[in-house]
Amino acid sequence: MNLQESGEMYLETILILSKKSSAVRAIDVAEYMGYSKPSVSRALGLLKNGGYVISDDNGFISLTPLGFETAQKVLSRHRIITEYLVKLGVSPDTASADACKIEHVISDESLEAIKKNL
Amino acid sequence: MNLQESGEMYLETILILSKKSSAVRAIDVAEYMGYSKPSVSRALGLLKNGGYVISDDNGFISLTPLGFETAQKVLSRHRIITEYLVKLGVSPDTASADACKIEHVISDESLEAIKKNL
DNA sequence: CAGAGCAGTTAGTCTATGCTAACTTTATAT
DNA sequence: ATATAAAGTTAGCATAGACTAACTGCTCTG
Repeated sequence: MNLQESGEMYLETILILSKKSSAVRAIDVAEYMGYSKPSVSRALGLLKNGGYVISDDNGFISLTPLGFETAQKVLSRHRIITEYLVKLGVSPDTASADACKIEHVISDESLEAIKKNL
Repeated sequence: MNLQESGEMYLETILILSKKSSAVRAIDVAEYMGYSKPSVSRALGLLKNGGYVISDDNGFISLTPLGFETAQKVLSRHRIITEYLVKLGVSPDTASADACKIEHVISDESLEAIKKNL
């Protein structure tokens, strides 16, 4: 399974929600992302298939080690890019919104360069 | 017509090719972008529809004022982002490749901030 | 002037990813 | 305990944007 940009967004969201509450459900993901339940259901199915996510008998979702690692990487990118843009004078909201897009497409090399200049 | 990321890429390519040779054909765009002829044909059809591109009797493509303005804007973003990443220590190839993605998703606000810090 | 080859188009396929409608299953509350 | 509400799934649709196969049509060469 090849993780797409949308897959990364789902993992990142699950990680964020996991930090807020111990039990994350599909509906929480749907509400947080502003997507419909079926969209989330399908996406989670793919992520389970790919070994990124597991769910227990109560329907609670959690990240596998692979999913966790991936989500952490994406979230870390998000933070670095946001912080950097803010340092350049961009408003936090815009910076975060832009980081949300850039985090999926930027190379490791460029990210490292940004990190060094932070 | 809403211009998507792919539409911007086509316009940017046409602009780049226009600077190299006076007569740009669909096949040139296809070769430059590594896409098939039908893909380009279809995309150009949409861009013609949207008033971004026109073609003459010989099949030569050119940008309308709207298309030109859009392409220039995208290309300018590309250059600013590339230059900035290079300044941060990223290799020119990686910088250009990353800029190619970022140019379509970054906000005007962030771009201005980058420009100021160049 | 006929056939070869190149350019462009048409038709139809595929993948990713969103949606709604409608169903099932689970949980809650009277 | 049963009715209702909430959560999750299934089925099917839409859009964007790539693809191949196959057709058309022009140009150029022998």
